[in-house]
Amino acid sequence: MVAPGLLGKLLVRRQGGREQRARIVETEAYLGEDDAAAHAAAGRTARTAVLFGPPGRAYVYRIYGLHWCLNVSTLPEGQAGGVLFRAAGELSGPGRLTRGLAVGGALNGCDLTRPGALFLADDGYRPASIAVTARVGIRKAADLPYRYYLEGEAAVSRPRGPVLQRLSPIAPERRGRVYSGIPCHGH
DNA sequence: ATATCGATTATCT
DNA sequence: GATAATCGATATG
Repeated sequence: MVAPGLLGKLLVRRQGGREQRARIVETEAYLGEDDAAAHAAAGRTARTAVLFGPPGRAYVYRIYGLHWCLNVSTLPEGQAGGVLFRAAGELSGPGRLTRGLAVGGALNGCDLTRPGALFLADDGYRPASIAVTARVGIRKAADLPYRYYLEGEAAVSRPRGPVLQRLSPIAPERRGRVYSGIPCHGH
């Protein structure tokens, strides 16, 4: 359950002398071949190579010809799995998020567990209440309950389906500036 | 309030 | 050639 665990963490973007931080408020999980909605469902291809690679890497792809979507790989080498960042900070929706943080194809494959141009950080913040709904914007396997968001956050993206479940706050895993919880998973 | 549409390109059939 | 993990604008109830 990497996807809900990422809620409340920070997405840090460094470029030039500038640093932006955005707290993750909405995520979606995508699995491998069992998940018809996942890009990895059709097997390993040039595009999905990152999803099959080591965990904690950025999977960035273009959607509808004009937006970028940012994911992080979550399963060990050889297994496909990822989490899509749907909203962070004030940025609502995956396309706006990547535009706001200037994330593009150049960052595909970058290691998000170590400080660099783009990485994940944990400042100790712990979310209050996590809601679970069906995923948004997909046609296949649209019924699976793999969308997670922080209740009460304004930036959570629009089409909210009914809340199927609520999760208790995730226990603190590890302290420190850089978030290294990605390799610890189990779905 | 929900519904439909256009923009635009990498990827796969 | 069809499709797509989106967004913003426009139309209609």
